[in-house]
Amino acid sequence: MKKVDILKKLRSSGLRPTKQRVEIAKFLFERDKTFHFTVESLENHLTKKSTCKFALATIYNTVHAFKKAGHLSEVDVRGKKTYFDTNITNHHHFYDSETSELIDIDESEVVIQKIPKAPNGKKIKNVEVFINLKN
Amino acid sequence: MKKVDILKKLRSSGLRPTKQRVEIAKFLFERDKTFHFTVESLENHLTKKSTCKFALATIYNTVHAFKKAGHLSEVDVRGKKTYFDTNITNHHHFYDSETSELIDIDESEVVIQKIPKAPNGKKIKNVEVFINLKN
DNA sequence: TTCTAGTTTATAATAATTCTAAAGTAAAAA
DNA sequence: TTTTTACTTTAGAATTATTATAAACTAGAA
Ligand SMILES: [Mn+2]
Ligand SMILES: [Mn+2]
Ligand SMILES: [Zn+2]
Ligand SMILES: [Zn+2]
Repeated sequence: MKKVDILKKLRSSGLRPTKQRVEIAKFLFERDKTFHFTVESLENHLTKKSTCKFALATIYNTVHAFKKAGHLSEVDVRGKKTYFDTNITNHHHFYDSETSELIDIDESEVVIQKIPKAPNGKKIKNVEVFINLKN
Repeated sequence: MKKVDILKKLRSSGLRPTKQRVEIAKFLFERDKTFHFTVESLENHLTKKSTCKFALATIYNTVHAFKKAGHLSEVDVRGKKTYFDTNITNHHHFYDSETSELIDIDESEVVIQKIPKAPNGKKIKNVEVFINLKN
């Protein structure tokens, strides 16, 4: 990925490429592998590795804007903090509750043979598998 | 279930059967089907249907004590509130994010054919399946 | 360059949960 | 039965993650 893609990604999401958004987008999307993060971990990185300042509200705003634009997804894990995911494909997770570590599992690595049908007038949106780990 | 069981359940968990704990335990466990609740929904019920008073901290304390004793489990769902479950068996869930409704799926209703092996020195504790619903 | 809508920022507000320490109570000890 | 003890409840304060506010700032259109 190049800076041009970042700008395109922002523009196509209706987001002006401000200094802060470009910095955040570069950190989140200019890499080979997807990853999981919290607003706190993102802030830690930004304040350490970036010259410009980031109000916490800006980080929240930007992350939510990316999520709304479909560039980020959210993962439900126990605990107070919200986890975001730069992997926006349908996939599953290993979860180590002791370290709060999330590891992606590609959709193809899980095969489900039998599943109940959705209740009443409802439909299945997607199926998520969490594999909880211990040591 | 009778009141005796409630008292036994409390005692065996190292919990003195106080007025508050007995009331909460009766509401949670004296029924045929398991269910899901939040501290808020539990408080609403208690203040409506019980004569004695419940400090919010007592409800939190009691619910956590029951969880620690293994009488309750916790379910991870998106959102700020913690959901508890009187079903303490391994099982799966339908989840309707629009209504925040959780519906149990018995373990036998889901059959998984293929699953990746746990990373490095870790072991699989359990596998949870979430089926997200839409209308 | 000027204008405007969108953006960042510091700070306040909110919401769920946990902490505190004083007052109350179940059950053991006397 | 009374006393004693440790456990419990309670109101309110504190904490934590997140969202709201409204003033100052800025990208991009005009
Ligand atoms: Mn959110
Ligand atoms: Mn908890
Ligand atoms: Zn992921
Ligand atoms: Zn359940």
